Amino acid sequence: METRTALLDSAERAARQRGFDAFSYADLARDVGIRKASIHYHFPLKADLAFALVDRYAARIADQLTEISNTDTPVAEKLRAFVALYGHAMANGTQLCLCVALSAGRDSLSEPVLAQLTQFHEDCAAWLRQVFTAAQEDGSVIGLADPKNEADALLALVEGAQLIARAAKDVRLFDRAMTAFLARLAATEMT
Amino acid sequence: METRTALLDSAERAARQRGFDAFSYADLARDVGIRKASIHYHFPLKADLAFALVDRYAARIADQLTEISNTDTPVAEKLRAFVALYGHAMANGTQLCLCVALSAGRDSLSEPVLAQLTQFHEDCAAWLRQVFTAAQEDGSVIGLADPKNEADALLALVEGAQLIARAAKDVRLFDRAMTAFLARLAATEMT
DNA sequence: GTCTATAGACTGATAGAC
DNA sequence: GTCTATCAGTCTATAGAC
Repeated sequence: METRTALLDSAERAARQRGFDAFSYADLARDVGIRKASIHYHFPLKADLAFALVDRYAARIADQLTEISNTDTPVAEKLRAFVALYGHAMANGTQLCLCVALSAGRDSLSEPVLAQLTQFHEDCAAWLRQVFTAAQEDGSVIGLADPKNEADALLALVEGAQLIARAAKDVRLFDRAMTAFLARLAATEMT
Repeated sequence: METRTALLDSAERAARQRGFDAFSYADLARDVGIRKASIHYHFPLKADLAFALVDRYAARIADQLTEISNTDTPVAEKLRAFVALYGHAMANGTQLCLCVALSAGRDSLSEPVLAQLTQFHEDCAAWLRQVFTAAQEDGSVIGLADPKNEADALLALVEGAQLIARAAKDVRLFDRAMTAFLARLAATEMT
């Protein structure tokens, strides 16, 4: 595997488990098996690493959302898939979504990275708006409010649920926080 | 003002704005006007400072929740007050609830502090369960689910909304994330 | 691309005078 | 209680050989 990819993988794991400021180039070097000075060849500043990290992560999530969109399943199923995406991202309750982890960290994040995070949130909300709009037409969500408001609320809900679950190191808290929402979704008919 | 109190105030501001690991005893010393070695007299280890910080914060929030409980207002109004509590905690969109800020930080938090955070979340959820149970009786929340599930969901919602709003430095994102929930609350009758 | 070596700054924490 | 002085450890980042 390319060194650059190995570095990104290691950094992503560390950032999502312990926070972006909680791992150092020394940790990365130990994990990947090169000397820490060598990392600066790939990412001169740690801010460059942050940018590359979010860039890759956002693209990956965007792909997954597109795949959910393109799959021919009922709207309720797409929303369940969205929730599951954030649930699985937690692993055993030890990790956070990268963007939650970064949003939460100190404000040592560079301006470009902050802009990336805002864009990521906006993209997720836009995807959700589209799905909730479809729900409006086929009535698959009970008590549906304005799609725009539902989208903003669900995004905040999954991110907050991750935070609470990780603090207690217990994934079940994530599931509990999602129960009320999932109960509003129409059951998928088995055909 | 007592030095100890001044230190706690300065540390709380810093932790909520930038994260617990993002301020140092040097920052505190500069802010309060003493030398950094003197801080160790009050809080020998930084972990002691974290503990005292959460202790004071949790007590303050508990008092505020009790006050809301004791006020003779409709259930819907109590829930609006809860949401406003978290909204105001954000100041201009620059701060987080202390416990959100700590939950989010690196896992350098000591075991006792992690236990405090879990307890804090549990206390908030318990308070909300009680309020939603009251709502069940007077029907002031539209489409009410199980009070337990509603409580877990609302707590995750306010915390996630804070995170998203702070990342974008825009309090309006908090308000937007709360819109759908607030719309489910019965209007308070003006008598 | 990766290495050794090092700079320069900062961290939390301690010892001991006052 | 607060001070000066200092410690050992960490961090990001750079220079220059290979």
